[in-house]
Amino acid sequence: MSRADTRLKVFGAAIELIAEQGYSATTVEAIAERAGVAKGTVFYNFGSKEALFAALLEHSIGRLSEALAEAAEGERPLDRLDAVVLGQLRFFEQYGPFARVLLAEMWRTAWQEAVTQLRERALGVYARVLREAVAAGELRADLDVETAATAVFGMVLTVSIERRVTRPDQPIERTHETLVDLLRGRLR
Amino acid sequence: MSRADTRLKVFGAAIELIAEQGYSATTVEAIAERAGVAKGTVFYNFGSKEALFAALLEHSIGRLSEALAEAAEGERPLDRLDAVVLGQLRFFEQYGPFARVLLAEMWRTAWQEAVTQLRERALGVYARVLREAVAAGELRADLDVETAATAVFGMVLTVSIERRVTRPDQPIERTHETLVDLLRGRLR
DNA sequence: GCTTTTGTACTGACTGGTCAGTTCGAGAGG
DNA sequence: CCTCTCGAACTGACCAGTCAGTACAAAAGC
Repeated sequence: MSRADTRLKVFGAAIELIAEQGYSATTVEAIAERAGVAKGTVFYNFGSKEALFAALLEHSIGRLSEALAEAAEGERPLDRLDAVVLGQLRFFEQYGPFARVLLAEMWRTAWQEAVTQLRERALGVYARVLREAVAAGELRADLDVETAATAVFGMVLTVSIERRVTRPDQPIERTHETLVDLLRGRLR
Repeated sequence: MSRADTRLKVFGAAIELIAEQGYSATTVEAIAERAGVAKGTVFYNFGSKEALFAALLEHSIGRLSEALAEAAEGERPLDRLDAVVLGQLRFFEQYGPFARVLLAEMWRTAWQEAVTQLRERALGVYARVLREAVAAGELRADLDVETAATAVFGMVLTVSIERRVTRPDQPIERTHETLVDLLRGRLR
């Protein structure tokens, strides 16, 4: 059992518990117990509860950003936008608890550094695709790309959580189709 | 100073502090202090910290739902959708801290009742308008109205918070225009 | 008119419990 | 032997909730 394994086990336990109860209400004792390690081990590995959470955010935001960047494939920019939306849905399908933690703690001034990273790395993927769409004439030239990126990201984030709670059985492609229809304004 | 006034003062202090720090991290003592009352007064009026928060959620969700319902005006259904989006933006412009609290605490199983109310009353306004749009042939007949309603609501909620943090000076109409363009897929 | 009682709103010191973080002796494993 | 982990006991700060008492206005009694 390497140190890296221990850290991952603690990450897993922490993200679940914090998603259920929030950061403040989650005790280090409970995290250690669910992870199957001693409380002292958590402090040995991370130093403090705050440092553990900061490391957890950085780790998770990194994975999310990679997933979004990798998903950004397609012929035309707007196809890539659709693909990134699907990528985000898939990511939160797999790492559901993280979606809740992001939503709950993301805008807290306390985690300023993590918020900055999220904006630059994860939202950045949306912003880039949208800029390409503007450049290709697929979106109006004066679109506020930053706001639009936040809008799409927040939309998918909210729907991901709602999905888990109210309709976990619905295939993810159906959800994706709904969002894409909405974004493209397909009237039929 | 009536009892109702005291309750409103406590509501105001609580929503601000909980938006800043989260529910668990906010102490009743701090709420009382900011409200300018004694700690005992809070318990006298609400019974417990949990009951205070439940009352606060119900109060705020009621106001939000009213604001959305009143905003739903316009000739065609999709015009009404635009109007509701603007109504939501305006509401959170005024009651900003509540937006953060909603986002952070809304999906916690602890506040099941409030979540149900939010879904039925606030999201219900979006669902209704979207159903009318489908009926009028302005949206495809097989649209998943519930998911779409959540998507639009979450989109506006996220953007409202991001707006406050990064671009408080931008006129709300500009933000509205961006969101509506996105929803209508106006290419230009 | 005047006291006395009653009800309502509020106060703040106090209690009992919780939790982050520490310390330490002992063991596992590479 | 050096790094990592364990378990368990401990400390000190912090906090939800309690409770005995204050303030005061509006009846009630005389």
